[in-house]
Amino acid sequence: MTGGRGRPEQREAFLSGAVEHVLHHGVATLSLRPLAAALGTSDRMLLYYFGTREELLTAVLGVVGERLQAQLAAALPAEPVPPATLLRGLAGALQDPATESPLRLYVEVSGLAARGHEPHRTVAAAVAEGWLSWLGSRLEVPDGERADAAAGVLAVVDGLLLVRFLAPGPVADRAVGWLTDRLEAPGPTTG
Amino acid sequence: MTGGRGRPEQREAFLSGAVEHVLHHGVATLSLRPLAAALGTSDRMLLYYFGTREELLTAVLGVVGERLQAQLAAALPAEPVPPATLLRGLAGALQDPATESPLRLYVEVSGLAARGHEPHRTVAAAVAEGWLSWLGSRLEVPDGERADAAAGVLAVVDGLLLVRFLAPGPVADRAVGWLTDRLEAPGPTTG
DNA sequence: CTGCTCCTGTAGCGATTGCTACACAGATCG
DNA sequence: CGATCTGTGTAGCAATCGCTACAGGAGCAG
Repeated sequence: MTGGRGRPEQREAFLSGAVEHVLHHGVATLSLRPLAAALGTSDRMLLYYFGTREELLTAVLGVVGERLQAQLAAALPAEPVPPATLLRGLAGALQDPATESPLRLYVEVSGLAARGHEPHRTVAAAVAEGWLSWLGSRLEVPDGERADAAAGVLAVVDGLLLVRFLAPGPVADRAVGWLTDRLEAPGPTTG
Repeated sequence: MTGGRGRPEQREAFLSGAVEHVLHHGVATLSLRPLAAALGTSDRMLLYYFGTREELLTAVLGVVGERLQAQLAAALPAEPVPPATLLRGLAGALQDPATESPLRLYVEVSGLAARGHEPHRTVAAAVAEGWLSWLGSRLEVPDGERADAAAGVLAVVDGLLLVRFLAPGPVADRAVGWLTDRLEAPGPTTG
């Protein structure tokens, strides 16, 4: 056990400062000295409180993941809704400016995770897992279909994120509209 | 114009070697000396032939993007098909082991592009644009719906990629099945 | 007082980064 | 022949990286 020394309040302060910095500047180019300078301290101190760059990064990404899930959960109704409704609500929440930074970071981390780099891989897998179970609990579908529907909605949400950050403006909106139209259950719709 | 010196054939050889190396080791940790060692040369030579690390990277990503689009185009029927059919075909092609490396690299680059880093941003935007128009040309939909449908399919494909590389095995398959079921057009079906 | 532990500042280490200066061999050209 | 251009090897530079060794001030215990 190397990390975790120092006064807990100071560690918390450094941690939340680091979260802000990472949300703003990303994770791919993160290095200790610029981060420490932005926090008004030195790399020496960050290593004292977190032990290792990787442990600091893990802590930061953990905070962002929890914060993101809380934001999305708070922006959506608590009771289960049909897939298309949930997707519409999610698509709306994804446009909230307050969620842009964490979502952009999520995409960035996912890209590094796809290559297998730690700690991104572990963190991204945990976040995806959390979303999956959360989506499952909010979906108004037969139990036998629940896991499939959650996986499908997760894929669509992730795809919308990627498209939103890669392609210019209208493409993501077109995708949302077309997909939600198509995901209205073909059976029980009133003709 | 700094880059592009040296015998073209040697440059081609270095380039395709670099492509293989990047496909295998990713782009986030790419540095000149290890790459040069793997190619049996020196960083000095790579800079002589490509001018700059970034120019080399741009060339590599360009080759991968073209190769990927050619692979996917070759694996799918040339005539337009309904969205669900196209999506099924794409989902199948995405499972081909030969496409895994380029697709994983595409996800990695997209993550870095979402943060705005060059040259990833430009390359990823170009690749997404290419896919978008290619998807549009293969979709059997009314012209008024074409752009929306292409955007929707692109989002789903990108989402499936992310899920496949982040979540353990069955999740991506569940998503494919559920989505293709739901995307069977509810309107023009005989009923 | 002495001693001990906790926190922090300074300095630096070894490794790696992209890139460059310089020398030199061979081909080409006058 | 000399001059010049092209390709390549060697060496190195300034910067940055994560991390560590060491010293010292502050508080508390004996």
